[in-house]
Amino acid sequence: MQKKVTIYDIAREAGVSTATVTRVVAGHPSVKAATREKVQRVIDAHAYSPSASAQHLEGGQTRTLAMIMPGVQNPYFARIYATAYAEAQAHGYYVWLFQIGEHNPISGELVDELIRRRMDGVLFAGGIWSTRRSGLAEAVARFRHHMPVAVVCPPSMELDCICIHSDLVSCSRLPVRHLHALGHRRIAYIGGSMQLEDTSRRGEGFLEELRALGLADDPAYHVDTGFDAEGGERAVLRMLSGLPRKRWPTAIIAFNDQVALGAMRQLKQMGLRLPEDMAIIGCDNQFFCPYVDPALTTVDLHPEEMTRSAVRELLVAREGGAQSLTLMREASLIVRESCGTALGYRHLG
Amino acid sequence: MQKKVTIYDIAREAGVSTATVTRVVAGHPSVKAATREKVQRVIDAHAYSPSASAQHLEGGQTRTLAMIMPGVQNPYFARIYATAYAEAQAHGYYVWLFQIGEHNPISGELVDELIRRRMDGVLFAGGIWSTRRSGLAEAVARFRHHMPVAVVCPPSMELDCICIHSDLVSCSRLPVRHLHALGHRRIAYIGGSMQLEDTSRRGEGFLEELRALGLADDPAYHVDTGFDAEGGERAVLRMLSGLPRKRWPTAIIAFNDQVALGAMRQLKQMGLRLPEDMAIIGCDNQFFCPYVDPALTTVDLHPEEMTRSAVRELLVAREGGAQSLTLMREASLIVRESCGTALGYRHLG
DNA sequence: TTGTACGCGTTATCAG
DNA sequence: CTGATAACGCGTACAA
Repeated sequence: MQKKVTIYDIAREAGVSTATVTRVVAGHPSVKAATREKVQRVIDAHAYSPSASAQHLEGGQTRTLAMIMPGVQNPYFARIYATAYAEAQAHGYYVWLFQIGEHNPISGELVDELIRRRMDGVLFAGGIWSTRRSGLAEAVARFRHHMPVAVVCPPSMELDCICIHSDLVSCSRLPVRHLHALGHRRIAYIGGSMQLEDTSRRGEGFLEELRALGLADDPAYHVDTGFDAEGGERAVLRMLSGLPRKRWPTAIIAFNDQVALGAMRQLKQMGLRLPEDMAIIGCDNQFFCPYVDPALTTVDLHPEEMTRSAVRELLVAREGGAQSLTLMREASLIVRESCGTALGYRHLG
Repeated sequence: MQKKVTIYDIAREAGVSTATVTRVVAGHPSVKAATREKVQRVIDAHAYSPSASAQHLEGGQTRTLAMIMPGVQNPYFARIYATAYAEAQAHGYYVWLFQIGEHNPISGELVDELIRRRMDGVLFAGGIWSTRRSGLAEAVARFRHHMPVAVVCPPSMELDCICIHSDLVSCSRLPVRHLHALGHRRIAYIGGSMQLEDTSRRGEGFLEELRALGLADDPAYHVDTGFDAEGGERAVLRMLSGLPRKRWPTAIIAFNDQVALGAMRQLKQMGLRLPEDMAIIGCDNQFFCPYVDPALTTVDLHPEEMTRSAVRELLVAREGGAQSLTLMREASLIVRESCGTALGYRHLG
């Protein structure tokens, strides 16, 4: 590691002014070939590279978008990040990712830091459980003073920024209707968090849909045990062990595919056959869905599309476009094998 | 979005000097309470926040580590990134992630950019297939001129930096020995890339281990079809359809867990029972391993530990510690159900 | 306790 | 074609 070499060092050693060094670095045409070559040689010899901080100070942009999300270990968010990264790059921007975990509030320190670092925009991504996390609205308000803000999440609370929502109505309706059409009448919903203080919108939508179809919304059919595979295992164990066999649901809708994965394992361990004894539907259309046994029917929220829209709107907003707007993307049902492949009515006990 | 407000604006409006504003922002004690309050009010009113670029210019560090990797969509790398992020944060640093895809060379532009942005260190993470990617050695050399570099990867080529390697001997030996002990004699290796121009070290280690045990290393037992689940499906299809049934292997070692996932699906689709008709071992101990059917036996390279070491060594190097060293972490076999649960010899056809 | 003045590394403007 | 020089926003000696 060398000591810092500045444009002055280069200029002095090459016997030119700093202005000429800048011209050479920038590839400005009005430099005599001989001078250019001489300067370039000194630059190469010292591996000189201008400082982005100094350049930025002088009036440039950072060409950087900040992305705030729970974490990239969740494959759903990994897809969102990767999409944002690619889309931003296509426009000449970088994305800087900040992970805040699933339950922490957005710290004021992080907000400070991103403002200090003069990000060109902020993109927040969250699931149902995190859009109401404490501090979001305040953080958006503070950011908005300095840069445009976009949010990719389910509709949950009013946010004065670019909002790209997934449509929770179709997200709830699609799997319930699918199961109903296949003849299921006792449908359970597991995973997520239905606690009173943070009632899950997706859970609500699910209940509404059940009622609309005249089905029972037995509280015993709702178990909220979180967002991962282990939570899925616990949910099935807790739900079925508390119910006489004849009251068992015939189908389960899981909060997401990881929860479904855990549920399937537990169901098999209890000797149930899938999908004959229990149908199951996940959410997010993760890469492993086609590869589990049986292949998992799931809901796709189209996070990639939503993310691309968010990045684009953010960049448009930078150039004076709308700072505040709302877009909503419908969900799709991806039918595989976990509810039975036959699309007809089945005979259920 | 307001116009940029600088320390001068605050100073003027508060009727003090810029030095006093700095003192207030920094929480310096020697400021009269009345003055502090007056200045703070103006700061709040304008949502003033000092520019990190200007601060950095004045002599500070960026407190930022760059991380370069194929991409976070691969859950193996997502774990590495999340670990680095947490470890860096614990030391007061941020990590900025740069994705370069699985097959692209490291572009000189990216190297330029990170040097320009004055990162405090660079952490490169890659798999076997990417450590020899064109440009790595050159990139390391260029970075090393300006900042310390650490690499988390399998041992592959000599790199003059902080190298945290996984031990490929144990990575190959563990699964082969395990299968051999269970009585398997025809063992296949699928996935990855064994092409001549980029011979996979893990593939080599596997072959060496076979020979050491006096087993056949039939070329028909090696199919390189990439790194994802779909590649695993193709590998099984191609391998088994080209072989008479009695020459089929009795066990498969997959390049990674995703490949194993695809292989399992294809095997089931062909009517084979797992693990009775075919044993299978993956690699990386991904979150889904316990949840597939049968639960997947796999190899853990301990990427979290390696990453933590890399971050720590990077920070030590910044303070004058060793710029170049090599550490190697042994792998572990995680036994689950995909090779049969009984740990005894089996009778194989 | 507060203010002045300079340096940090770069680019842009204007003059030559 | 090239060179001086003034910003850019901030921290920090040093002086008051």
